[in-house]
Amino acid sequence: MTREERREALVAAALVVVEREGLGGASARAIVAEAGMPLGALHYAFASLDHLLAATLDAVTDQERLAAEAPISAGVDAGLEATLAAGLDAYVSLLVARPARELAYLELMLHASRDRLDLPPAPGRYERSYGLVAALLEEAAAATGCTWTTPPPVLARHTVAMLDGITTTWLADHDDQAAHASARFLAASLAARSLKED
Amino acid sequence: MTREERREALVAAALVVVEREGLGGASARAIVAEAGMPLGALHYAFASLDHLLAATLDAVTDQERLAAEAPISAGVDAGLEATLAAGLDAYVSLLVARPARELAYLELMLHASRDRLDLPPAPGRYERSYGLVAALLEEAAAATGCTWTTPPPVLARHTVAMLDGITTTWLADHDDQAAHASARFLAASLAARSLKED
DNA sequence: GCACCAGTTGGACGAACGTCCAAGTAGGTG
DNA sequence: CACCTACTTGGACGTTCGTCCAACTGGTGC
Repeated sequence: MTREERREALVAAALVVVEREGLGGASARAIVAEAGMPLGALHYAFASLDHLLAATLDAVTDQERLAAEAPISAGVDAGLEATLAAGLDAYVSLLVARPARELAYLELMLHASRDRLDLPPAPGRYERSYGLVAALLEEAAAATGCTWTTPPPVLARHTVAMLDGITTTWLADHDDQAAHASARFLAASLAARSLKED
Repeated sequence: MTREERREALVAAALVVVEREGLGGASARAIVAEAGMPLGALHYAFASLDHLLAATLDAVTDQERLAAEAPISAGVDAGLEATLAAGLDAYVSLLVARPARELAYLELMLHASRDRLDLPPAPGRYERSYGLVAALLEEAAAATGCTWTTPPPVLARHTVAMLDGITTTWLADHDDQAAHASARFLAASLAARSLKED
């Protein structure tokens, strides 16, 4: 097993542990046990536990929880707002069905953000999310014959923010209906920044 | 010193520690040291460390980080959207100036939410935030001669969600301008749910 | 077949953790 | 003054933590 394979396996195991037991339970021993590795393997693949957790955050950011939005399957007949609402609703449904994963993501993200509170911005980290969502927004507009009056990258950041907020809020109150309502509010607010082409 | 005073002092100390060192650094010893108390005082006032952290979350929810929105000082001449934007921008400015406090709040909230992942909703916890924001929305509408076309409590939850998301997103990318842009996006989206009275 | 080396392992180590409790203290009562 | 109650304390306990390292493994080159 190469070192890179070992790193990937540890990252996958770390994500499972954080999802199941929370960041507080993500100890070196718990993670290597999940990966079926001896304890020493961690410091052979990573300099420290914190390095592993940072790599785990990068991995989960990459594989993109927002990929759930991907199915922009509705066509021209549905309209832009309905198309957006369907995608955003899909994310909420995923959140309700598997909240531990979103919780794990947020825990990892907040943990990493503490180390850089006084540091300059690190644009690279969320850039990929914004780009992916921006592409989805453009795709949805194209599929419904609309154009954006605000640049998609700007709208993408608003979208990511609102989805994060929908997540934390649902985690606090477990109100499924309200979360879906917030998703539709976002869909309508985004659609207000578009024009129907003729 | 009564037990209640002791509890309050410990809660205040816990918040300071979480803000300074993060949830991971909020150990029993660190908190009692911050409070200037002996170690045993914690289990005299609280059943466990987790009970103290839960009480800390309740306290910070109560004292309401959203109180920063309070200054709805703009008048009729400014219009509803501008009034909302001013209040929301004030929150973003507070976030940028003192991110550790918002980070502490989110860490405490996520920590508490993990224990109730499989539990039924706990409406009480965020209810107060929603109510407070709803009152602010009504106040802003009244001050600018507008009426809401969507019930303020519903809009309030969307607002709290978006503010949470603006917070997590800024913590990830430290993009001040983008955070303010999201605040203005929210202000415009809310204002779209209002009518100017005549 | 022997030496060697990169890779791998599990136990050892000191520190820090949450919790508990026996001893100590202060203040009011007989 | 003696006593008792209620409160307060700091140390002790067993566990778990992250990290490190000496021993072990299987391979390859001589």
